[in-house]
Amino acid sequence: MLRTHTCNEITKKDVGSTVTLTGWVHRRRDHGGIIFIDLRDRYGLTQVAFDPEFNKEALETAESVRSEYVLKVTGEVRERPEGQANKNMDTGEVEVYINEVEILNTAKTPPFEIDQDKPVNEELRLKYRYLDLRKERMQKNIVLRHQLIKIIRDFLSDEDFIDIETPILIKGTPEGSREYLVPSRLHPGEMYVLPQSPQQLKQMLMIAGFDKYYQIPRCFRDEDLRGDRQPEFTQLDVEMSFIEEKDVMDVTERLLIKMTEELAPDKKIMSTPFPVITWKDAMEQYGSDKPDIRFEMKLTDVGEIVKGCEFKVFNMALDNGGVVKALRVEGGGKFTRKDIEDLTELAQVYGAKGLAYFIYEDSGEVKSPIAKFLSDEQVKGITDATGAKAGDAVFFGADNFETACTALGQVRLACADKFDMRDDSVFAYCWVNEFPMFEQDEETGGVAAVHHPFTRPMDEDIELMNSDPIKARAIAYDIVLNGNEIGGGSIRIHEQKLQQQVFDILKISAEDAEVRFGHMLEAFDYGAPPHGGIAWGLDRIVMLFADEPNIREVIAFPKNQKAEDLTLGAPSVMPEKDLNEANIKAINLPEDGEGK
RNA sequence: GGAGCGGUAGUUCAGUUGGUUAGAACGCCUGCCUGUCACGCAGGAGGUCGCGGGUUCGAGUCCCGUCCGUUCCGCCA
Repeated sequence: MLRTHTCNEITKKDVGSTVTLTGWVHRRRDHGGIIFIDLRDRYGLTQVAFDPEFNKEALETAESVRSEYVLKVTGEVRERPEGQANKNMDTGEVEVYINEVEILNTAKTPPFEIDQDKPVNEELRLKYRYLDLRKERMQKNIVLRHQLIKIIRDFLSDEDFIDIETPILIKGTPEGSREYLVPSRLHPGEMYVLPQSPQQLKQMLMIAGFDKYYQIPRCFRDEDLRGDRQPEFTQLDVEMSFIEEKDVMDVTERLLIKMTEELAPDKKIMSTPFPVITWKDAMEQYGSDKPDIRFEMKLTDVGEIVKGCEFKVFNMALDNGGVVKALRVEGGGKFTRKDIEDLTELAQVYGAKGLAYFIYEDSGEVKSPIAKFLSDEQVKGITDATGAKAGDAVFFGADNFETACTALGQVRLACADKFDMRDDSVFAYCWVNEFPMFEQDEETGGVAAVHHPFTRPMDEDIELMNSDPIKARAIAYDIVLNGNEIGGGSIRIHEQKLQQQVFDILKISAEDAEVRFGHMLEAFDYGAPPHGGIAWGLDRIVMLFADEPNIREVIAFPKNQKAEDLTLGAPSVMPEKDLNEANIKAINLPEDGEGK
């Protein structure tokens, strides 16, 4: 090693000894006669002093040093003079008097300041990611990510899970999210795809008898990006045999609690065991399948109360088999017209056609553009059902079940933000289960799997799958933290007959099933054990533990919104020769022929 | 594919009703300074106001187009 200590290591105990430090020039303070440099490495900072009376030559070198130069310095550890200690630094009681300095490397002035946490254009940060990653905030996040993964590995290993790698070049399944394609050189015209998840492979591992498996795999989806969605992302993938839903929940819960206690000790876990909310209840009460349960403000169904009223929107919703939901917002009576306009726009973003409301004035009188369509009895019914009082507001969502609930659920979150009800110091974990098996497929008019076609239906709903598939529920569950879906899983189908039934409902023909899932079906014929599992979105979990607003802050080299790697400049146009070898022909080339 | 917000110095931003030479802070450069730690003081350099077109005596500012970034919706079994 070029150094004897890191920059966060020296304390009073070392006073009098000679040490050698290496690192980057964080800040330099030149007093003419004496120069102080805060030397930085990933462990921290140490102040090194260049004093002409101690070593004039070292001082002269230090005069030429600039920000982010890489130094190796040797000197004597001294206690700082009376009253000069810096309590903000771990090494603040000491400093190193330098008698030998070597400039290991110079550095250009960085395009942004590394020694402070000021906002910088993200495009610039990503282009110079290696500099961005020098910042304290990013170093913390990356280290946190490592620590979190270490806890996961230690925990699962202690519980007899084994880490098994699965391939990255796999077979495509023309269903679900768009996959990244990899052309085959040896098989002209054929493609591998990158896995969206190791789903099928981990199920085969169950058949192989590895009854407790985990992996922290990279997964790929060629879909549009979001703050919490990257085209390549990291999962914690877990699968177990001879288990039930509650076993998966149990191991997940214990691991999350351990992680929270060790890595986010200042977060209060709202309740253990984690509440389990059915999908139906989550939608009904919170207007979301990933409810933020840090606060109540639940939705109320008022369909029965307003039935037969003269408000067309309510009637139409009910006549079409939809619902009318109400959201009471305590203190919402003081919302301005602008507040209500904003909330209306928000509801519309999520598909609502409008946002009807009651404002309860301080007198208790109801002011509402729709009051004239409702009888006094109906208004009173709504007031009683929602518990609204003077000074409150009640918003309405009337549409099909999911649209009405979702739109009002978003209004619920926005109102909670307005009243600062989402407590940052609380971690509210909960489970959402009993998801529907199928959903209406707008494109085909048939039904599609909500999760994937290997998800097991609830025993009592197996019959229902044929008569009314949309009502059938799956043994599928999501783990939710503060309104973020951080993982999801299911118990899988392990019997051929049941699997066939599901394929039939999905209108997947025998030939089709053979082409797409033949390898799976065959494997199931050889003694598949009952099994199930869960996959976590690891990036999202790190994001929440790090209190970051998006997952790019916890990924060393993330893609931008156009799925570009700005550090490397990917994707890029490949030479004709490489394309030929890969048996592909590029069409729609960028006009400059050079990509981005 | 759609909607919102944004693009002015190296960085983060301000820029009034369209009006003279486009500002601030930080950073950078030079000089001074022996106890600072966001050191201080003095001075200085640094601008295709994203790009193109238009309106106007005059455009950073208004209009049209376009590009880029970002957030959200669609999409994400």
